[in-house]
Amino acid sequence: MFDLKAIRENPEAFDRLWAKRGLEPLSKKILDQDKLIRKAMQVVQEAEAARNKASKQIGAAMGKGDKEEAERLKTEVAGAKNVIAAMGAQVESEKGQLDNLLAGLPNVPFETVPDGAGEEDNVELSKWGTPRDFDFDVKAHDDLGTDLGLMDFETAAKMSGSRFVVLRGALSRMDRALAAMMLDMQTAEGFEETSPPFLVWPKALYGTSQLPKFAEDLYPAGEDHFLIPTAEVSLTNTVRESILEAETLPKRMTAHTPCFRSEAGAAGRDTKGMIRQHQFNKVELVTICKPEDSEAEHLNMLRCAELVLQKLELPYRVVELCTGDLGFGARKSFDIEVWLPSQDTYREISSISNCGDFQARRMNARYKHAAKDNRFVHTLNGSGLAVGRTLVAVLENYQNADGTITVPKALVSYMGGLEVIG
RNA sequence: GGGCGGGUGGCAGAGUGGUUGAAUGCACCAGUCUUGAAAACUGGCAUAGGUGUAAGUCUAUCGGGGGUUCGAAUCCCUCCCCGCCCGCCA
Repeated sequence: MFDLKAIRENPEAFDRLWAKRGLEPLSKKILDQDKLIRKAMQVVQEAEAARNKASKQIGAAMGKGDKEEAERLKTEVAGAKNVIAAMGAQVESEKGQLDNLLAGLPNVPFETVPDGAGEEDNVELSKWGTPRDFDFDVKAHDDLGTDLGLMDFETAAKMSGSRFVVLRGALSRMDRALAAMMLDMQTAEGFEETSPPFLVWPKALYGTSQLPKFAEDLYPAGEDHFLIPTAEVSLTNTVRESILEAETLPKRMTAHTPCFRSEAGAAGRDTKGMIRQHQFNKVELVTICKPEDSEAEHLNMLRCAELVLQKLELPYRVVELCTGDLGFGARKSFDIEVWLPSQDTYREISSISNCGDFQARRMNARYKHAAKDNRFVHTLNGSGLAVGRTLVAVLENYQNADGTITVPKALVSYMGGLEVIG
């Protein structure tokens, strides 16, 4: 959500930044609507003031036993009430329209975010590690897993359909091992391990801005809840509707949860293998901080996510997302892409975003900046990392000619000492 | 899932239809006193929004939403949350 005052003071800046996302100029429309609302509100409030005043006088008149005067005042109030009802309804309707418009608008990117239409225009910031030279034909992770008998898409399809998998034995263990290692690393970096709900109300999803615009990407659960598409929703909403003490910031949280996504818009993409599933595990990082700290925290989260890939010795690169690839709630995002030999390319394994006060406004999450000065916090989220995709990367990068998988050194202790799978 | 009892300012806790945005206590801030501190005393102390250069003023808010009424923290409906009892259950 946006600060109408800020738009009022600087409409050109908002229009320019929305334009970076390919949106029409909207400030005028927003401000005209706002003006309309405030004007109508003034009329309502004046009528309300008249009603309140007359009502008090009625009380006084009744006290004195002056029934005539009371009756006269009642007719006065009736007139005011007509105005309140009529104009009030108009205000509600105009406000609703403005809210709908604003709720559907993406966050404004930082000025520095590179312009671009899509993924291909993202800007590479750094590279780490060197893709390994294979002296045999590399297999894709799903072939490796299927051949080992430890990754079973057919069985999953029988009970749940496509985009699900059954992992068995050492691969199931590896999924747990990776998550455990990530949690150990992130908690060592000061992120508090958290076990949040996996089912949330719509208002929580509204707060982190998956709703109202992206309902079709979500799985409803029962009458009132949705399955979380990412732990970002649960972790970020831990501070909703609250005023935090400044000294409790920054709050850094991490959680290992399943994530559920309908992948409605992804028909035909990554249909094979574990890259894009309806359900996957992820270790999430969320930071709640003061506005002046958010850029530093953003870099810190990037560093923490990178550490996992370095520890696993998986080659990766970091890109900054261009305006065309930037998520709805983000002002600036880094993606970490891991090397996948079977695809001969880097694929996203983590996305780390600074949302500024966008989500905080939608959640009403503030902190005490000074006495009588409560300000919105900044929220950031990122994967640290996507467990399923990390498993994919380990399988592909650590595969051997005979189809076995060498367990990364860092993971051996988490795998109960197992050094080779298969 | 059923029944009963609750939800009031940072906290505790009054208030059951008429100057109650809300008593009182604690906490907090400022001042007086004091060498300093404590105590005592005095004053201040919610949020959001409209309007105004400002002082100010107006509106809304006593879990959320809706209703009754000239007037609602107080009455009604509904949802949420907390507590207790019963049922069910990993």
